[in-house]
Amino acid sequence: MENKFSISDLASEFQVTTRTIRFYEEKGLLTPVRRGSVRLYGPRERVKLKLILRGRRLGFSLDESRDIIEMYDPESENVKQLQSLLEKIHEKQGQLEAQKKEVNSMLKDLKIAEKNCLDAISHPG
Amino acid sequence: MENKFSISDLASEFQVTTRTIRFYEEKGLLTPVRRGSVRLYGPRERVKLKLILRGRRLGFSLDESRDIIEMYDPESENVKQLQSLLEKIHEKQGQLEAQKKEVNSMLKDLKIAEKNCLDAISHPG
DNA sequence: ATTGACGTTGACGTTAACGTAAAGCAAGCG
DNA sequence: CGCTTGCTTTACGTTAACGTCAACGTCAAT
Repeated sequence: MENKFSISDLASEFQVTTRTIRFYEEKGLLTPVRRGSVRLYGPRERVKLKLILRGRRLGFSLDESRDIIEMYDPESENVKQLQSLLEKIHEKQGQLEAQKKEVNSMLKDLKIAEKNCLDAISHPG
Repeated sequence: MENKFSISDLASEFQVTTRTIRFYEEKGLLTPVRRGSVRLYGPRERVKLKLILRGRRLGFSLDESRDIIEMYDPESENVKQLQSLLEKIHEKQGQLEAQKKEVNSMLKDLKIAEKNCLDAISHPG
């Protein structure tokens, strides 16, 4: 069975528990296929999980990750919907640019802290 | 009273509730001075709050923000401690660089999503 | 002197994002 | 055949980060 993953395949690949993956399904973020009662994950679901976890590392809520997934994988072909989706995309892009700036600010501040620390070590008293 | 802020000064400046600020104090992240029973915040405490909130926007936990504050505002002059602090600083710098990369990845993906969206709008069917 | 804005300390409530434990099915292996 | 391993559902528990009262003090202004 190429191309299909079990729940524990994904769990060990991404270092999360199976509980977490099922939880994301409960919340409607993942929709694996079933063979009997057993979940099977295709590449599409794998990508979704990847997106959720990347979002998690960036401090996103599951609802935000849900939005991100929708941007990747639009449910509608309706032009109206696609345009509002486009707006959401632009908004998210703005947020991410802002986040980058905050990361950079913190990096700057850490450089200062590093310098202060080095000074205090080499130049005690 | 230049240089000193009330709790609601800070609350309105940073758009958080006073409850939030007191909560950070409960957790040991802020240590305002008291005039009687009333809290007074100097510039140092103001900076700490700023750091906490920036951390929050980046998805940091309060414990992580506590670390960040410690990096800015070391409690010890002990060289041993300063060196371990320095290691923490470097570790955090690494994490932030990683986070920047993730933000960039997501921005790239959003560009693709944007393009797909635009194509689907202008070029329907 | 009372009102109203602002402050205080508890104490309990809430939400998100899972963890954990119970109980059971299904397949493969010795 | 029984055992182990991996999967399932159901359900209750947990933690962080606050929100939301309640009950009270205090100071300036009307």
